[in-house]
Amino acid sequence: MGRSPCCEKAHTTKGAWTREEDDRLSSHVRAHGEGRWRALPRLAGLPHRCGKSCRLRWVNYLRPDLKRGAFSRDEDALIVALHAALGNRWAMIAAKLPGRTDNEIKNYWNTHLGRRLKGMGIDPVTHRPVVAAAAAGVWDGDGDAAVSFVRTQMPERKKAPPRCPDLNLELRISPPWQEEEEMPQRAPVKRDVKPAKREETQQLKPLQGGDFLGLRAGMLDFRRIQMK
DNA sequence: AACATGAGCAACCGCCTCCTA
DNA sequence: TTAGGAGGCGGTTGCTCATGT
Repeated sequence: MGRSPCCEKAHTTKGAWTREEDDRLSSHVRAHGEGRWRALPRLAGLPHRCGKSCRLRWVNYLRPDLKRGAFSRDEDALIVALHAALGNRWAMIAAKLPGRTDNEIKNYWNTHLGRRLKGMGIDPVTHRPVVAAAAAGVWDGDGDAAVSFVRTQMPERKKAPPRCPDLNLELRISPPWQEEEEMPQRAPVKRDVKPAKREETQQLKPLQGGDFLGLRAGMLDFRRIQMK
């Protein structure tokens, strides 16, 4: 089936949004609600913006219920658990984190959590220890009740191929002699003021498996996962 | 001070799915 | 039943800025 282009590319503006564009988009959506994105640019007085671009801007940045700022440890743990169960289905993961967007979570995963798991010797794709540990028998491959719970409660994507058939969230694989450290709270992210990158990086020193997931502190409580 | 490098994130691209006529 | 439109989603890109040399 032929696909018509979303927008007339030659006449669309790309790149960063201006304050004025944001204001127009916000007031339009507030007045008329979400939806009809293709018609929105014309109706909202943004004739040079693509409808998809407007939707993305609203969903990822302008929506009033967005929770901006650093992810909490609870959120970290939940993201990891949901990713283990659902894979890269960011929208479904985002649906379980009020105020967070799929794009935000995806970015956070790619820049923080995935790297942190790697640092712990865990493959961020399969959520399994890297080969050496698995071969050494550290990994038992048993399923995890929490993951099973999430998987059974979430609707299956129709064409999604089966992935990670033997998930396990018991990630406490770090050596027991590691010092426990209190993870410092990240400062809230302010628009226009980027956080100090190195400071951020220093905070990303690998945490212990169970601690990272919040299992030790009982933070990963799947009763709190509100199902639709 | 100037340049190089890398991290973070907003935004784009193109495919997929759903809905409707 | 099916073609086409519209919205949604995940992968990727590229810009900005902090930090290191």
